[in-house]
Amino acid sequence: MVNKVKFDREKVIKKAGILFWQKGFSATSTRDLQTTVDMRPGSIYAAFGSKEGLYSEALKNYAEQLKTLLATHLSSSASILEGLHSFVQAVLEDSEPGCEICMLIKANAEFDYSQPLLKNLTNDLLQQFECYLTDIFDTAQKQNELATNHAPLEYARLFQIQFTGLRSYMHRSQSNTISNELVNMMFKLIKDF
Amino acid sequence: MVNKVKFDREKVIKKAGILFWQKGFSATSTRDLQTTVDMRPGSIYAAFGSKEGLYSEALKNYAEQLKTLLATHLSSSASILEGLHSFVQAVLEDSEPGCEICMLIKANAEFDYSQPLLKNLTNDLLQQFECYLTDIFDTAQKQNELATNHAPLEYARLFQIQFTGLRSYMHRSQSNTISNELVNMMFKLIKDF
DNA sequence: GTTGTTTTTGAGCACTCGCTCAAGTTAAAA
DNA sequence: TTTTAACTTGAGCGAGTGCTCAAAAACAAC
Repeated sequence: MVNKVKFDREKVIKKAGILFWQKGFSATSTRDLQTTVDMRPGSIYAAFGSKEGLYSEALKNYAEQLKTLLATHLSSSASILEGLHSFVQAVLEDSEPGCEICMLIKANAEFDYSQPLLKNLTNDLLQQFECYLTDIFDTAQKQNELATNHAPLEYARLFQIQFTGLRSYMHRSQSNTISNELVNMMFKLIKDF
Repeated sequence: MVNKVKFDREKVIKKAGILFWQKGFSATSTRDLQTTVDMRPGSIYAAFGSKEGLYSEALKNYAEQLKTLLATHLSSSASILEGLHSFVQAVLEDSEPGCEICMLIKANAEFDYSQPLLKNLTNDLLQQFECYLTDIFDTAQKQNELATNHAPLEYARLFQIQFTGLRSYMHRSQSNTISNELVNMMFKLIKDF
């Protein structure tokens, strides 16, 4: 190999991802991207093919990071429910301004079938996350942390609906007090489900 | 008055609203709008001032319609909780393709403070809806339909979070069976809250 | 050095964007 | 019928869009 790329691919994806997350796909211009990742159009298009391509990478990276974060909280907690709880709290507390709403949910809201590639990618990633959650609730039941009158998938759905609604709500009214109240409510609902 | 406008203002707002609802604000082009409302740019800009102006009208109209629908279901039901239940069911069943997610929630997700007018409008309308819901749960408590260990505002928040999350979830996996299950879950959660 | 291959650069293309405004059309009033 | 004021039309403006590609720069191998 004669020459190597100068930029750090992962850093570029992350920076672009935050911009896409804040502004959405269609409201983000390629010039916005050029300045935030400090690359000229030619390099971007050589590396990612298109705006859509870069967005895809960013969304996949986001989903991966979210899973990793959840895994970290699970492995450093005494119980699965505690792990989930601290994960939700962490996500809500650490969210940068304009990034309160899950990027996957924002993507799910933004794309219709006029953008099939991004629509399908979003669906796939959300489906994967649901499977991951289902597995988690399955083991929680097997460890007797959770009642078994509902299937793991139903718990996963409740979790997703609450998580989605909660983050959407906190995007509007940012307040740590309300946030903590609502997270506690969420886990009371899950335990009593 | 020498001459009158030829178009039906309300119909135009409604048609434009559906397009905005499906595609979002920034992904909707003025040319899309022109064809769906069958008006030439000059007339649109004379009547609404800007794309933002037309969107504002459409969003206000949407919020108004949602309130009206809820009021209708409340007044034709035996109890408040039944009214809320049939309202949620109706919204989920009657939603046109691409319109599963509440337009207000989509707007809340789309706008940041680089579009202060639309951001503030969205916040105001969501706040108004929350107040409306709070009043409803207040009377539900006074009519002994609901426990009083939580304030009406807390019930309103739970309702919003569930409603938001539920519609987001149904946008992804459209299935009447799952929808009914999740609505029943939602109202079980509210009753047992 | 010089060569050969890869990456980076940025001017700029073809197109679409939100929007304007002069000209044309309409219809109540005179 | 003519006047007059309001409404509608659509060509098209300037700015911004996603993206391309020839030229310049970078660097390992010789």
